[in-house]
Amino acid sequence: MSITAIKGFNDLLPAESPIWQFIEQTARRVFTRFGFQEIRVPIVEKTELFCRSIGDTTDIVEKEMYTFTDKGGSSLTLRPEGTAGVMRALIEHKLYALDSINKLYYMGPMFRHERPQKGRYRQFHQIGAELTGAADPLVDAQVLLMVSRLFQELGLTEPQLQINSLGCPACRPAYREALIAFLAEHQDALCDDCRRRQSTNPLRALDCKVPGCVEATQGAPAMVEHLCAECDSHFSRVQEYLAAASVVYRLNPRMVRGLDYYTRTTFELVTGLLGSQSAVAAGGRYDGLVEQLGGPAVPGIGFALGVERVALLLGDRSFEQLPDLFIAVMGEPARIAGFTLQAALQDSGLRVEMDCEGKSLKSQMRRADKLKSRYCMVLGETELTAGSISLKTMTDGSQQQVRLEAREIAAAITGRCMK
RNA sequence: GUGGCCAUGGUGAAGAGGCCGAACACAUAUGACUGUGACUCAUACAUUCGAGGGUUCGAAUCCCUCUGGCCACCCCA
Repeated sequence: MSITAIKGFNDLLPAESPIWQFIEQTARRVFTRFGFQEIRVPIVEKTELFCRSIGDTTDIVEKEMYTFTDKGGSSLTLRPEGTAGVMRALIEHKLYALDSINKLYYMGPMFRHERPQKGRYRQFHQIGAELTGAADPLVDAQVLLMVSRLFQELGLTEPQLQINSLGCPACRPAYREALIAFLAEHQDALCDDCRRRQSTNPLRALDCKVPGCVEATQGAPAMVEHLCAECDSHFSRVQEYLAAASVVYRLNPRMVRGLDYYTRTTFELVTGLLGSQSAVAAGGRYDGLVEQLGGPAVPGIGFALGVERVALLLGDRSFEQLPDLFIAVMGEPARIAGFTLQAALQDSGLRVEMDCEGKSLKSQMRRADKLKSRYCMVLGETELTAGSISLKTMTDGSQQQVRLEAREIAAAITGRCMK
């Protein structure tokens, strides 16, 4: 048995890479427009960074991290998400001191040891953005606007933007108590998982998909109704700003996040097209995180999208890049001349292919057809002595005489392209 | 971590103990056509049915183990 890739780790083959490039290019363009700059941080960090940021009792930290001990004896972890590393870099390099506002984006692989399924892999890729230094609700709206513009430019209108507020350390504990009390009263109607969650992660019950639980929690208290005055005002203003920019969203009071650091505004882009993986992108505000990691009290907000999930939504959209010309050659002198011509035409920006296996003319023509080259030309003794070639349009089989000169051929090809 | 389904060539697959020396189609290669693709025709292309063991006179077909894949749960991007 030959060696295969590890479970949940995938190769991205040439057939798929154009979609990824499209996603990445679109993200860079939109982020740049909003003043974000790229940051590249390591994919391995000290384990403690993730324990302290994501939360010791979250599923990610408890059972999904790729953690190992290196030769020096320190515990290292393959990053399960991007925010922690970026915040570590922000603190380590004191970026917050260079400028009070930092707008950073990143893209790259993340690792979680989960059972793979559709839209979920052990190595997956995220594109994320983080804005630190501003607690103003306008910033929340700006980030949400950026997310919605990004998906608009990706050509995806289906995922719906949902927002919620998770409150802050001042108001969440009281809400949590109220919710636990409610769940205790209705526990007969809850599924086993939700009964267990009452103590560990009561908020999760609001997100349960079991019909009985959905019904039982209909009347459950919502965080948005238990926000302290500051959080409440913050959330209202976020929504005012969103309205001002005509950002379409839906308020989802039952939305819960899996990472501990989130405060106040949280959001998700939700789709129904990916089986049980409904979140295509998600994020929120994390005002206490930087301080929690040993930095100054710098507020922040950010989000990340799952590239694999976006690629699935984009589906089989074609991004094929086809050759402009195929040069079929006969004999060594023509082969050399063809190579010279190929070089010149490539320099002028055309995509040009030629035989590199010494095949028969028929085989070369078949290859030109298979590659879906728009034009094809044969170069042999006849053409070399005559100094002209016939340029064949593959779609209709028509041919035109063109002088054997790179400029003339390029002109004939691009001239027709422009029509 | 738990559960369900599945595993035949480059691809899609037929095949339910001997008729499989593994169908059919697509793809690929070569030729018909001593220098012009697409259509057509011909020829080639799985010492073998995920791996290992077992039942049997006989296994791709039945049993066990392992490995891998997909999907769902948990949770998440």
